[in-house]
Amino acid sequence: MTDRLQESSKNALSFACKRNHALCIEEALEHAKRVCERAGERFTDLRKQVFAIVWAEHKPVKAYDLLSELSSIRKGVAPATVYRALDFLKSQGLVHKLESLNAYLGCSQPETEHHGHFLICECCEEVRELEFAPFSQSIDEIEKAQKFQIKHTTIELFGRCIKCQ
Amino acid sequence: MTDRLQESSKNALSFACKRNHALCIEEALEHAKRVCERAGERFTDLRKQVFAIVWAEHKPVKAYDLLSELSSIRKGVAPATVYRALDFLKSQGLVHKLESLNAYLGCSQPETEHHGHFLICECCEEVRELEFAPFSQSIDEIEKAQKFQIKHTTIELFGRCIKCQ
DNA sequence: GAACTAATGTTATATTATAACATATCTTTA
DNA sequence: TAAAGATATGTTATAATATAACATTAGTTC
Repeated sequence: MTDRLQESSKNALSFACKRNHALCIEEALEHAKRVCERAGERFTDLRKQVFAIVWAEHKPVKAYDLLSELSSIRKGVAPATVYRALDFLKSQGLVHKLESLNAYLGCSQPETEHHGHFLICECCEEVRELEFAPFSQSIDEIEKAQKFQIKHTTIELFGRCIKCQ
Repeated sequence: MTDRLQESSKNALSFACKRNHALCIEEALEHAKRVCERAGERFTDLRKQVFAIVWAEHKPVKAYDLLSELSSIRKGVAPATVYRALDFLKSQGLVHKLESLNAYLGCSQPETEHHGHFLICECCEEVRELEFAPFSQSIDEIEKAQKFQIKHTTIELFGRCIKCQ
């Protein structure tokens, strides 16, 4: 990892603490590393860097913004570089894609189970991932009633957070 | 409306009946017309044609596929033509966008209230719109618990329909 | 270290969507 | 009904998002 990334990680750290996030970036990187190890996958420099950038934002990041951030700490970055790393991180549950926004989000609480259900404030763009799964019962009911086997879900709820009401 | 569209409407009609949809295209067009009238909006030829194509598919349609279908019954069709019509139809609740697929879907039961909650079969691509709103209670609970005012939702559930299990 | 596998670099292009301005059509009203 | 204003569409260009295909590099295994 370059000095530049380490520096941006520190910024991310203080930002995270301000926003009351559960983990600081060092912990988040540690956690991500463990997740990859458990899965028998490699947490390469590229993947680390992409994860760190997404995580540090604490808000949805567009792939091409990520690309330009990444370019400042790494050579030879092209769209495929970014999309491949994002695909990998998604496959490990380390980042989510917000389909309605075409943007990517790191988990603020990666240690806890998460379901990929989001509250998105249209006003301040803050996104909160629902930690508990208020929909899981509804989903069970739908599976039974509709005889439909649900494999994965996209649940994105737009509105106004308390600060913006 | 051109002869060609009327002809394709008839095909859509028989297709719809085969698939047991509640409305045939004439009724769907009538309904759409009423919706627009009530809103004080114009249901122009372009809008009718786009609505008819999307509706006749009974499955998600990509904007550029729509564009090429539309081109066969109309001159001077460009992306903006299609996107503008889709935006209008969305604003009237006559079509939905499936965010996870970047595709558009007409309502099979436009007379009943709908919430834009979908079951999408990954195998046969059939999409079913949930007619009742099993999520509305969960959504109310989230609003209270999170003090978040929900304005609109993207709920897309992927899996396997009964035929594909 | 040779052979194999996985990851990344690199170039090109596909797909999805919007901007900006010109023209046509509809609506209102003098 | 003609002029004025508003709405919709035509037209050209380009932005934004994402993938394909193949070459190269870096790890892993034997």
